[in-house]
Formats: sequence, C-alpha cells, structure tokens
Amino acid sequence: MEFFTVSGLRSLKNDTDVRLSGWIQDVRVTKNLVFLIFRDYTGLAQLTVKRDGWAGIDVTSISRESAVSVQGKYLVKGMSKLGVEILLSGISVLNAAGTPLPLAISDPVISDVETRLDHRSLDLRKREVSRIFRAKSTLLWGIRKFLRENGFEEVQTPKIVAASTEGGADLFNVKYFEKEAYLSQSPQLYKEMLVSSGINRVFEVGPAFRAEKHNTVRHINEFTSIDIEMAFSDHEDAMRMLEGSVSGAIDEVMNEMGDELREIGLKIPSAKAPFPRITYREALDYLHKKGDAPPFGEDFTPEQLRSLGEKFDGFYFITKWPSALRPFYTMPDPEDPSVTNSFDLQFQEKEITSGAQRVHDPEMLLERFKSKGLDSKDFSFYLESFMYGMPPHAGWAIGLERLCMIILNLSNIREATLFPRDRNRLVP
RNA sequence: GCCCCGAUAGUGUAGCGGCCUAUCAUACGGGCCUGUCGAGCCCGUGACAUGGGUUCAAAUCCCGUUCGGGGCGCCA
Repeated sequence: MEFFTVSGLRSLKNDTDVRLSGWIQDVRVTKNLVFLIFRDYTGLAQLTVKRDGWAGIDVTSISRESAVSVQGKYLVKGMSKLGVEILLSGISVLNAAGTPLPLAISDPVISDVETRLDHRSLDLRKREVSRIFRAKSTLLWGIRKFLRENGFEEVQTPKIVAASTEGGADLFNVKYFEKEAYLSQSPQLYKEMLVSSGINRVFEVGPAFRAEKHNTVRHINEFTSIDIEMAFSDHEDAMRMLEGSVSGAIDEVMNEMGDELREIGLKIPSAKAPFPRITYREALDYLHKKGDAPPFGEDFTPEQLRSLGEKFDGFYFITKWPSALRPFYTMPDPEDPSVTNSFDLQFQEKEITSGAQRVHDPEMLLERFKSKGLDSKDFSFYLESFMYGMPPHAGWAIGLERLCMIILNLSNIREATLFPRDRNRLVP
C-alpha cells in the first residue's frame, strides 16, 4: 500500500487503498458514522468511519491535532464538501495532542499575533500561516535562481565581527573569549573585500542583527538580509540586478503558487522592469507642491513617503540621495557631490532595499571616514583591500521578510518571520 | 526614547465605582440528536496582568511596573 498526500489523491481510481500521515483536525460524530477531518501539509480530507463495519479503536476519543497514520479506500465520488473522502480501514494515533489547545487552529475565533507567536509551532499548522513560509522560500529561490544565472556566487561571511559597519546603528555585544565583539549588522565590508579578491559577483543570504529599540510592525532585531556586490559595475548595473531579482522572485511565486494565491483572493504586485525612478531632489520638489517636504539632506517622514507612494503605485526607485543620509562607503555623484550614486527601492510607502555604487578609491574612502567621524584605524582590515587594485563596484541589500510582507500584503513583519526577535521577544 | 490607547476563563470578548457569587462566543468535559461538513440542542468546568493607593465599597478611579496595539523618532 502506497503512502500518499491529500493533494496526490485526486488522480487515483475509486477504491484505491491508500495510506496517509498527518493530523486530525476535527472529529464529528453521528449515529452510524464518525467523520474525521484529516490534514497533512498539502490539504484536508474527510475520513469516514462506519461504526458497525469497523472494529478499530474508538475514533471519537481522538483529540484534535493528534498525529496519526491512517489507511483506507479513496472514494472518487465522496459526499464530503471537502472534496476528498476516504473510507477508513485503519488508524493509529502516533501521538495524542493535549487539550485544550493553547491556540485556535480550526475554531472561528482569531487569536492575537502575540498568542500565535507564543505557540508558533501550532500556529504554523494553519494552512494560511504555513503558506506564508512556502511563499517566502519560493521568493528566495527565485532570487537565487536569477542571481546564479547572472554569474553571482553565493558566499558566507562572519556574523561575529570586531567593528561596526559604519558606527551608526546599535550593535549587539558578544563576549568573544577575552575580546569584545559584535553581531554583524551587515555583510557590507566583507562582500566588498570579496569583490576586491576577484570574485566578480557575490551574494549572501544571512541574518543581520540590529540592536535598535524600535517597536514597529516593519522592524525586527534579527532579519534575513539578501546582499549582493558586483565588480566593475555602478549603481545602474546594481539597479538592473535588483529589478531582475524582485521580478524573478515574483515570477517564481506566481509559477509555483499562483493558483492558490488567486484562490484566496490575494493580488500579487506586478514587477515589470524597469521600475519608475525619481531622484531625491525631484521627490523633494514633488512634496513641496504637496505642501510638506523635508529640507534638503533630511530623510522623508512616513507621511511624506505615503504621499510619494500615492504617485507611484507599486515598486519604484528613489535615487541620488544626499551624502549626509548615506554611509561612508557610498560613492558621491561625480557631477553633483552633494548627492550620491545611491538608490532605495520602495513599494508604495515602504522601503525594501537600499544600494549604491561604492567608493573604490582609498583616498576618497579615508576622506569619507573623516567626514563621518569614524576612525579609519578600526577599519584597517577593510582598507587594505582598497590598496591593491579595488575595482569599481556596486551592490544592495534587501530584507527578505520585508519583501515577503509586501508581496503577500501582510500587516506585520512578524508574520513573515518564523520565530521573530523583537524588542521584547526572545522566545520561542 | 516620546505621545496616545489597551491588558477579564485555553482562545477571542462584554462589563468601566455597589445591580459582578463577571457577559457572550469558541475550546474543553458530560448528555441528547444526527452522512456530518463553521453540525445542532441541553448541562457543566473555567478569568478581572502585577505592585501600591483612593473609597464604607474597585474588574471599574489614581500612580508605578511588565507586556501588547497605534503613531512618531531612532535606524545600511
């Protein structure tokens, strides 16, 4: 007898003997019949038990969410509204679930996000929740595929580091034997060093840690950063790779899960390259006309970004940011040194990526350290790679959870994170 | 870090000075009915975040703490 999944049953002939493993979601008892609602990772099926025809265990005593292995005959013309019905011939409870459940799984009540995160492994049994992570995995796969096709090599760099990337953001301290160390906030310095080493195009998918005490629906303290860096390239090249990555991710999700996402009424944003672009100065002008703009050199407020987001429905770039708003390694625009060869990818009011052409000239880099008030001595390991023929280069970093949240239209980044780490949450 | 709001059974909520030995739904336990399908009906178990204070009387008002929601700031 073969093992099947629920979704694999539909092509079978009537009365085929099947075995499945999964969970009992619900038990409904009638006079002569018991119906068990069975669930595996692929869907739901109704297991029908004839009371007098089968002397198995008392199925009415099985608690909801118990793990089971079942066998029976697949009924092509099942009467269940679930669409899949199996006439049960055997069941073994592999592990009974305790009662009551700490979380509503198939009940009409909707638990709070906090409650769900406290009991995340149970929460993930819900299809609408696990679907998020299938989509996230698929998005990432689409990006990996695109980057590989474009000559990028995947790398791993250390997450325990000695220096801050730019001395700005708060870092988590760790004890490193006798020394003081930090959790990496970004692989920025390392991916640039790799570019100098002749690995032409690199990307990394890894955790980034930020010790900022923010408490918003779009920030977490540990997130997945997808970083690229490419040699002999400028910000325009990097932006093309970003457009390709985002549309590659969306294409992959639509191919793999399009039907399912349409079924639940989710409209996935389209990502047709090239994305619209607006410079920082143009954005300022636009906002001036709207009556609320920041002075040159300051970042947009959420309100102002919302206003820009109304102008561009979907993905768009804000380019040429002022130097003051960008880290030391960002290349100034040779034609207008008050701004930089930099860009943010936005989706409406939400920022998902920032990137730029980087400084490759060591003299300029030293100047930039100075103007940002950083001590170049802290970065000597990094500076060395600029001394022996560092190629011009560019790159970006995209937050995977942010991207997932935006594409699936989630209201809280924690929903796109299996086990989020935020200001207060360290468990589970 | 700041401002506003909130925390009541396993889950989600109503109540907002004495009508509270606290409402309802759902879950859980028991019973009845029944090819059920958000099954139905009846019964039962089960809760006022925490520490102070005000008051004859506090779930309810005040202050602190913790946690949460919304906004802002901070933020590659």
